[in-house]
Amino acid sequence: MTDTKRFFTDCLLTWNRLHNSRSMPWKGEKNPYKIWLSEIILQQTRVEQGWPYYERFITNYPVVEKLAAAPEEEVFRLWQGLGYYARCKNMLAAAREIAGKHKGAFPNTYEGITSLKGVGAYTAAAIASFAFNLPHAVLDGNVYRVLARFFGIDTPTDTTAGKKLFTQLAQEVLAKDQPATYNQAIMDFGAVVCKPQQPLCTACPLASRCEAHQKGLTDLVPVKSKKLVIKKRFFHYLLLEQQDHVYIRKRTEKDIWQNLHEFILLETPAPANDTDLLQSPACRRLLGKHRYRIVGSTAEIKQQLTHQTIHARFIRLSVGAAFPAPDGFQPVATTQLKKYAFPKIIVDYLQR
DNA sequence: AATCCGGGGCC
DNA sequence: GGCCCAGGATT
Repeated sequence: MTDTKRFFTDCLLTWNRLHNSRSMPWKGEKNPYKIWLSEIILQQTRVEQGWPYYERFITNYPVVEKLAAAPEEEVFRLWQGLGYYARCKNMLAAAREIAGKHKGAFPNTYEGITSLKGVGAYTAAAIASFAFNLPHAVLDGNVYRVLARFFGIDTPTDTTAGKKLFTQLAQEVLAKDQPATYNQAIMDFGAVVCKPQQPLCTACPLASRCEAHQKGLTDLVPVKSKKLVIKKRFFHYLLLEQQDHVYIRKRTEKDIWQNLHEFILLETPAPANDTDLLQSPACRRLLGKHRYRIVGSTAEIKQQLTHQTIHARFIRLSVGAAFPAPDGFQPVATTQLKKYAFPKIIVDYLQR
């Protein structure tokens, strides 16, 4: 370990001891179930956004057996609005694995932990260090940033070479005699001092030997190689209403919002009005020769996702009792809709 | 190795 | 509008 690396580690530990006042419900927690749950919720999610979800999950499922025994629909409903819904599916699978195969005992080795669904290198290191004090360095967005700036590394973080380089460096500067404290410290430091924008360099104990600060490069590192391509999609949701019921289905195809529910979806390559839509072959096929009445329709509602912008409209159609259920759809009483998980754009619509 | 997967907050 | 967030799975 070089002098610079030792300085880096010691500084972070000292900063943590003297100046870190960040508090979170799972901090200092030793229960691996609670640590695991918080880490799954926090993947690509801000602490402030994930916090209330964590509280709700722990209240509803205080032990892993409760989560494992919960109906999938109920768990998805609790997850609703948090995004990246594969996390929810994987979380439930892992809970059932732990409760069943491991009889409720959380795996206590890095290999055992990382074999759980939805648990990758970061989450495994977090659980291993926080719950079992094993010497594995976490590598998340905070750590990438702190390392890239202090050591002046411009290798893109989203490449194989970058991941390898940062993983090695992170493990090297880990305080192996106190991995839990150190891992917590570097992430808190990245969130509080070495922030993405407007880092607090004037109050930073590392600044005197920080490469990026010395060279005025804090805004240029860490480097990412690729830029996002965002495409537009135009969704038209038909609320087919039959008395006090409406038709919904679960999304199962390989696309966004898998395992969430939705109304009848007509997607067009460009914006379309009610008339165009209702005359379209897909819609004529759906409605057949049955009578319907347009109850109302909304203007476009926008939802920004990472890779897509969704432009959605909602059109209410009233049909008679003889109308047959569309393929794959089930009628649900409108009072029962709150039992199903929907994408945010639908939740927003329903709340009006 | 590249791409996909949500929603929210900040500038 | 662009970037980032206690990343991971899939192709």
